[in-house]
Amino acid sequence: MKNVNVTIKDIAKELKVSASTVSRALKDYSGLKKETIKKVKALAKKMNYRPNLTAINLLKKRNNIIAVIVPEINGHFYSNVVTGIQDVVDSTDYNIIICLSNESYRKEVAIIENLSRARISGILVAPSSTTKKFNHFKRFQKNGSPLVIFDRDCIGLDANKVLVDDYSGAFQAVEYLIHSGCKKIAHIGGVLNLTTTSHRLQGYLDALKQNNLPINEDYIIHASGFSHQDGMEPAKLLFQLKNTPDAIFGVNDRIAIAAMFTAKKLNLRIPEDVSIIGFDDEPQSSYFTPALTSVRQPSYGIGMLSARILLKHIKENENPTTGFRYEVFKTELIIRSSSREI
Amino acid sequence: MKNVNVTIKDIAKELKVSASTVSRALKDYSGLKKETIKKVKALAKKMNYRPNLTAINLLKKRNNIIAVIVPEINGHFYSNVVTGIQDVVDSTDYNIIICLSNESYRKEVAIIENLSRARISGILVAPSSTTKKFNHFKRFQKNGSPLVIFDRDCIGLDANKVLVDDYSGAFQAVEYLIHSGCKKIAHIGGVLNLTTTSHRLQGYLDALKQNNLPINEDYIIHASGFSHQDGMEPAKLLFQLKNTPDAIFGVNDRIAIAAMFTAKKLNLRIPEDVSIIGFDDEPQSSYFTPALTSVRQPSYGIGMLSARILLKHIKENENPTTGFRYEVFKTELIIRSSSREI
DNA sequence: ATAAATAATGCAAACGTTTGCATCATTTAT
DNA sequence: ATAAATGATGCAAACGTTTGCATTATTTAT
Repeated sequence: MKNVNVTIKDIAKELKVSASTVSRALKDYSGLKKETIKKVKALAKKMNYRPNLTAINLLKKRNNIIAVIVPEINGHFYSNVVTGIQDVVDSTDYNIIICLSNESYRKEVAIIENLSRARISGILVAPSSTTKKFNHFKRFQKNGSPLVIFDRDCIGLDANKVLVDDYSGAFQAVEYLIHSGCKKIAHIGGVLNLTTTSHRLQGYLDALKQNNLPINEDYIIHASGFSHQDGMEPAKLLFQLKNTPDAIFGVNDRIAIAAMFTAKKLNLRIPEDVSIIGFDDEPQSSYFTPALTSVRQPSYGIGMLSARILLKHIKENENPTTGFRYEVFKTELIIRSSSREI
Repeated sequence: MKNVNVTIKDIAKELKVSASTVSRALKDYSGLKKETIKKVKALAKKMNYRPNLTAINLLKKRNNIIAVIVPEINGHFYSNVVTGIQDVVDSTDYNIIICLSNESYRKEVAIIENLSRARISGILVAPSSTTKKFNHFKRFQKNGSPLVIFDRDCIGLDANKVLVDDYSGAFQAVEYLIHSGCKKIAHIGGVLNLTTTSHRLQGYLDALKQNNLPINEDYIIHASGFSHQDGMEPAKLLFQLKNTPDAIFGVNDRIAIAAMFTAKKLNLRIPEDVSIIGFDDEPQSSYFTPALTSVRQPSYGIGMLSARILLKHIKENENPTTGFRYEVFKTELIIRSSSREI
């Protein structure tokens, strides 16, 4: 099975016309004889001709591909963001590709380097949790390529950003717990170094402070990842304390679910003995018993806006009308039965 | 912010040498003066030079990109497959891109057309549920490009295939239910037209037959999608029957969870009143109460093998040593507490 | 019949890189 | 001092396409 791709020249030779004629015929150039157009098109179809995008891109010095780089795709947040991006981009003549950094800085750098070499039109990226330096982003921008950072902020990097108000989301969730009568509220945090994680932690801390509740260091444990499994150990530790918490705010739903699982195994009643709130509002969260109260992020909207900003910058590449955009989306607390009524 | 990409020629001009020299210097060609190499490299770095892959690919008539096309990425199955693919491909000099068909035949065709034009090295694809014709795959193969179909079979298409023994997985699950004493076993199926779905249905039917249990048409309902939500209506219908089932085998975990949710709302005890088994063994399945019994698919292994087969075919493109591969992976029944003991 | 206008097609350069071969410069051997 | 060998670099073609301009073929007007 040899890789033999038919070119415009092949068609031209067969038809004893020039390559220019074939090229024009294929795009219905009006100055051509109708018969020629018909002949060319017929043969092109017969020979299974596909224009070589590589050649076109080289000539046109562009490439109609937009890349989305995400740390992971398991879980509904990024997958929803991608859907939002797709729905916007699909109405243009750009194409999307998705690249996974797997939370690895090394891989993220390699991906961007490659996309850069491929002269990609633009990048939408949620940085990996191990990304602490942003030179790879800067290099990309330096080449004049548009970039939008979403979900996770890169402090100090000047770029388009579409973020979520994690701080308020957390604040609101914790305040809700307080108003519902909880006094010993614990937090299972996520990987530090991420703005999402640290802002949620800060929201938690400030909600306690502003409501005159003491901050208990024992009540703050950071999980080493974002999976259920990563939440198990912290949850166990919390329930082993002499003074067990009466509420747990998880940095995400999976970890909150792990906490819920642990509590149930200890025969604790939820929410009577311990309230639980998560973050992300994953689809399955409402199917647990009790259904999980969670902070919903407008993931689809984040995707749409990010894509729109990127497309605008791509179009205005030659003469930008505005500087970088900085957008922050609000969250919504979805109250279900894993928390007490207020 | 103008898009101004520096080329080899720019470097050459600046250094008053030829483009060939620059090109060679950048790849440490031994026949060059060390000083020249150093100068070129220094300037290249300073000017933020990146080789233009488009030009290289055009010249070399290749492109080191492998595409993975999946119908969706939400949910751990495909996302695990992709991880398996990545882990294999990462040790080569190929790069992966992921494309989403969103279960749309139209989009799948468009994606393949585009990848084909971009002269992609190979494609790994799990066909969309609305794909009934395979001409787009055939056209791709006709150009001599390697293709591997995974997870969902395309009956009648001659291609490399890496599949799962859905039939046996389902058979085993249903037989387990029978052995545990269930007599009225219902099945919430998925979108027809998919081999995965139909094989699971067939496994269900044959398990009943071989164990001399009657097949009750009322006990077979097909959901219109694969989400929890899609499982709610079928579950409700099942429990509205005069003669309610004492077990439900869901085509996937989400739908099984929907059934579990519904049963619990009706105050049915699981597994005493009704046993529930899913398919996929999603990570969260073990965190539900009761933990869900489910059929596990070796998703990571599927990804690895698919990738290996593709890479082999890419390498052997000029002179293939073997025909198409056809591989079927076995499943494993993970027994938890949503089903009775045997 | 010839000039002028129009229709149809072809030529050649360009995009950025690589690479076989040719050229030029320098060193070594005689 | 000259030939030969070696070292360093340049030339030009190629990859497949598009497109401004030139050319050729055909029609229309005189």
